[in-house]
Amino acid sequence: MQVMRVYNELRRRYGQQGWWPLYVRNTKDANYGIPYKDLKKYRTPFRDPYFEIAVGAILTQNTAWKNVVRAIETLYHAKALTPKRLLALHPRRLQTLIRPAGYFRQKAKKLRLFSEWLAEEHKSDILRLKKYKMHDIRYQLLQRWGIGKETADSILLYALNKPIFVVDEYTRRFCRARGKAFREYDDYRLFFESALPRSSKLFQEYHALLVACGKNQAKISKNQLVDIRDGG
DNA sequence: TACCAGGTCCTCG
DNA sequence: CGAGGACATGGT
Repeated sequence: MQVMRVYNELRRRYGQQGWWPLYVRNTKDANYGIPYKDLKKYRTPFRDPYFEIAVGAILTQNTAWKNVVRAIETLYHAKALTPKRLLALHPRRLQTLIRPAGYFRQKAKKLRLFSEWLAEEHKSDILRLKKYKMHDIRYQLLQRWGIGKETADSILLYALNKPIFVVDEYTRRFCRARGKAFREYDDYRLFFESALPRSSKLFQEYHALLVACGKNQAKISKNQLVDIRDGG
């Protein structure tokens, strides 16, 4: 599997993805295509776009993104998209706000623990993490309850702009379908990282394209089932 | 109506 | 270790 060539095909087929999608008021869907260095324009006392990305990464665990957008929207209107503001919410209130994203008790706890950690260890500013080496940050993130490898790597790649390749279920399926199966998460990750130039922009776009492709494949196979049933 | 969605943690053998 | 289950909502 020629990893860079596959990228070019995906890019041609699905177009620019522009992850990570931020929530933007007055739009029904999340907004895509904001360059990383422009994220700071979206900072307000009630909203930290970098923190918002981490929140989205936690909320989207085994959950359709559409449901996550609803939850982030309510957090946005509650002016709770910073660690301090989120911690100011009563835990039950937080549960209510993120309910549409599913697993709302678990995820409310995850968000609180993560925010408490930022508050206590990093002055409530997720960007303070950047002064550490990438793999030291990764190790620290993985110590948080509720943050596993995919979530940690999503935070590193999209909130902190660090060149680490995010592996999800779509990525595994994509590889398996092409005869590239591994056992460990990190084996998939290293497979991509070692085959590509070490660029966060490239990794961001590649992962987004794999998700776009995976969703599209799921749609296709569903339609085929319908066709078979209708035809037979 | 089941099954799925950009996982993670816990328990048990 | 590794399999199996719990966690929860909304779309199809």
